[in-house]
Amino acid sequence: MARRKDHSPADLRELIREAAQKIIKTKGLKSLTARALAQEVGYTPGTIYNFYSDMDALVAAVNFATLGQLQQTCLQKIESLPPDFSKVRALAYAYVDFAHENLALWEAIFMRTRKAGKAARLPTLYQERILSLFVMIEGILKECLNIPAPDAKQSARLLWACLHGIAVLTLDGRLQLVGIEKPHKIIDDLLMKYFGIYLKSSC
Amino acid sequence: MARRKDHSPADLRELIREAAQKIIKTKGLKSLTARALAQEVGYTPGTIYNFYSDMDALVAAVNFATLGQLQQTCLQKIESLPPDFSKVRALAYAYVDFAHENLALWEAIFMRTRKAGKAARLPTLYQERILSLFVMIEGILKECLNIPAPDAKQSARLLWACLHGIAVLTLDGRLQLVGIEKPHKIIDDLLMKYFGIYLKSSC
DNA sequence: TTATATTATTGAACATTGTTCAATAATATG
DNA sequence: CATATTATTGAACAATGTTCAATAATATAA
Repeated sequence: MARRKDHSPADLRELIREAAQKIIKTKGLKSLTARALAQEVGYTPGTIYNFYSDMDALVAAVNFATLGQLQQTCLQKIESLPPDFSKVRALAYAYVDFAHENLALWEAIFMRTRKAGKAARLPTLYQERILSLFVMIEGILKECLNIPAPDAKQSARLLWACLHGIAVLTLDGRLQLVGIEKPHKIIDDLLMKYFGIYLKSSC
Repeated sequence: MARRKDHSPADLRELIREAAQKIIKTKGLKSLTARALAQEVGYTPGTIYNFYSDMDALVAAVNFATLGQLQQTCLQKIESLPPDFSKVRALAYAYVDFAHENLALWEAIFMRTRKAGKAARLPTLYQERILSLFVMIEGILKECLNIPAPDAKQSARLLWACLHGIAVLTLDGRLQLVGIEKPHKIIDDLLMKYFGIYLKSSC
């Protein structure tokens, strides 16, 4: 097998994805161009298309990685906490904090870039990773609250949706002007009212 | 004043914005190109730049109009309702329904398109329109619930954030797979738990 | 009416983008 | 050493946003 640089195909594929992620994180999704990316990894635009069918596929790969990092970060921040309400709160904080610290990457996940015609089927692995995120949240809820199993599933999704909305309104420059409180305070309000009825007696 | 077609400058400016809105709504933001838009209004690309400094400014104008339509639609759907919990619920439904029926337009509002360097200060009018939306929600909450004024302000923003998050998760094709309930059902759950303590005795 | 000034509109031009693909250079294999 | 294999290139194309001197249509004045 021929190589100019010493990278196995798998390594180079990873290298390209990492470089793309770095560009998005530091300069925004709009700055991720085939040529800029090629320069960053020390190859030429054509090479990228040997590993990703088009730029959308590359962004999808970045998003997949970002989702994994999000879940890792969340798990790490709550693993040592006692199984009560504070752990749920820490999880919520972790999500919004991640969005804040990785703004452009997080936005890329929810950015719909495809043209009208193009289908947007998600690969199975991607679906599974999202599902895994919800399963994690569901698990935390069941572990930390007096919540029936069916409620936990529904609440996990609702909680994530609300956190997402809060992140958008508090982080997006366009809406920060609406006089919203700091994210953590608003999250406290939501959690106390929404999960109040499930609080364990120990709290 | 010379004109080829019989449109006053103000009319033409409006015409361009409407055509842009139509393109976004029917074919998506990615399909809004200077040339396609020019063709739609029967002019040439150059003309557009006599009315909008660049395509981003045009999209901002479209978003401004969309926000106005959103508020109008919401007001219309709740004006004849009695001032109780059902009115709050109708307002919530109206928001998510609007997002559903005007998906691409609604997404354009929250799409961050500016490049890294470009500043993104919002025009005062735009800010006021967003503020007006929150004032409306706040008013409905105070009118329909037993809620203290400070709580109403905070809750109006939180409610909108949560609704936004729910809309994203239920409408975006990428996440529909997460097994979430129909939006209206999930909204009921949120409202009942979050606003339960504020319910008027009549309910 | 005719001539001049004004201005709305054009369309060609440029830089930048995604994407393709025959040509090429580097390595592996016989 | 010769040949096959394949990773990599870089030139090319179409489409995009954007600019701006040239132009055509109208208003104004003589």
